[in-house]
Amino acid sequence: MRILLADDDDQLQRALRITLAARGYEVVAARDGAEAIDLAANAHPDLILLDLGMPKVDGLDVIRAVRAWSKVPILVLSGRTDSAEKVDALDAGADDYVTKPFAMDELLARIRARARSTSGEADAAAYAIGSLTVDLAAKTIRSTDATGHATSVRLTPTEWRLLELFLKNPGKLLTRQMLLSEVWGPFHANDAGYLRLYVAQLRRKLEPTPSEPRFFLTEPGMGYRFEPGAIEATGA
Amino acid sequence: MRILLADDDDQLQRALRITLAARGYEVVAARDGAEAIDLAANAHPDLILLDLGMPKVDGLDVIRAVRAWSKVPILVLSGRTDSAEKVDALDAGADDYVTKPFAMDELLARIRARARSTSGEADAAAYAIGSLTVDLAAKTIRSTDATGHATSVRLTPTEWRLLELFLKNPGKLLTRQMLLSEVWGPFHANDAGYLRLYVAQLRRKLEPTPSEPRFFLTEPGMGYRFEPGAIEATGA
DNA sequence: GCCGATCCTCACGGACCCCTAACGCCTCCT
DNA sequence: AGGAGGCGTTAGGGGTCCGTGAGGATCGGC
Repeated sequence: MRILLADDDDQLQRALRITLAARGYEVVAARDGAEAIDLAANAHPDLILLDLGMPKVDGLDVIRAVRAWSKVPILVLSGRTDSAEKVDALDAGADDYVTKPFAMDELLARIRARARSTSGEADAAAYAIGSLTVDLAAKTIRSTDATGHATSVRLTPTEWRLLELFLKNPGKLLTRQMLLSEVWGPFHANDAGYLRLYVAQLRRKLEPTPSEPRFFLTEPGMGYRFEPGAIEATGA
Repeated sequence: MRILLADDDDQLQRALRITLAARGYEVVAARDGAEAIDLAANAHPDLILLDLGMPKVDGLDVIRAVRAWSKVPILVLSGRTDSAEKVDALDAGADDYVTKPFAMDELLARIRARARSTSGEADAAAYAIGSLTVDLAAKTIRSTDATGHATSVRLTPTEWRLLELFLKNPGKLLTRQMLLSEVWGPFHANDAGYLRLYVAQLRRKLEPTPSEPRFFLTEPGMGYRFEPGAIEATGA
């Protein structure tokens, strides 16, 4: 669980960083709006804690910029208490709004509530790719072949992000745009070369016969598709 | 958008009901915890506005009961401002917590935020062409024949664009001009040859008997028509 | 400061999709 | 009945996209 902490108040940022780290969260810090947008795109946070009163880019614009490509939960912190600002932030795409000063345990509870709503995909589920068993939470892949010989497959972080998208959308077509935005950030939506490379890596590591993919299928001109079961293709 | 309003305060309930109805929400009201649980199960609300201080069943138990089977957003209203109660409600499964008295426009904004987070799901509109099932979002066409053997049909990007137009205009006549400009752009409105080719492709891949089209019908001199159901031709 | 792993760049061969062209059949008009 | 136009079908070429390999750049750990 990675949290992007965007706040220009040194004291508050240090306090939050310590508290969040103690709860097991990984914290990435930004000091202004531009940095917040950049890190939201490249650091892959699972939640964003955003102070509205930061320099360089207005807080509302940060929300709108992030919402243009991502659905990551955004929790706004602000010293302003007037409801007009709350309404603007929420309607721009924020998911929650907490006014300073706030009780730390309430903030943590609201973070848990937001985290709960996104991880609802039953993460304990084990996915199967042929004879391989994938555990997304533990980041492990084990093989249970006939010999009882247990072998494990190692994936790099980028490969995991890509595989996660495939596993969570079984049978669905994933366009190049969607895959590139999710894995490499919205500013690399045209670098199709990345995809070719990493899909090839996944196939080499996970497909029984990498040259004849059974699970990671190419849809020419559109994108890729993860096909968990065996389905015969008809129609020529 | 249906909202379950669970509050035992007559005055507040009336005010909220009027305000919500004016915004286009459908309101279902409950006066105590037991009724709230019952309506949450049977009225299928899209969001629950829950007052914690209701008789019969404790508010926290209402949250836990609903969360036992449903992920519907729960927005808690409460007069208590101590953070311990907020933490308990949020950790029990509530998605947001507003303390009374509150600004009405803020509450409405928070309702919109919660509604936004759930609206994206379950839009897998499935179309049927004979024994085939088409999912436009996932770009899949599946058929389960009598043997239970699952087969899939693959379409090219251009074929998908054309099929999408047909499916979204069932029974309606689509002129060549309209089809050509939608699929190939307004500069190819005269290249009728494209259409002949790709309609033939769709028929070959989707029609049970391509030489005798049942779904993709030709309207001579005008264009094509997609007929979803089995229609008996009457009249001379 | 060295080393390994990971990520990205670049180029080439091949597959697939889209479009062009031509031919046979049908319907409608004259 | 003859001719014309529209529609369906087939085959083939050009161009774009995809797969693959090697090599350099960058980051973190020891």
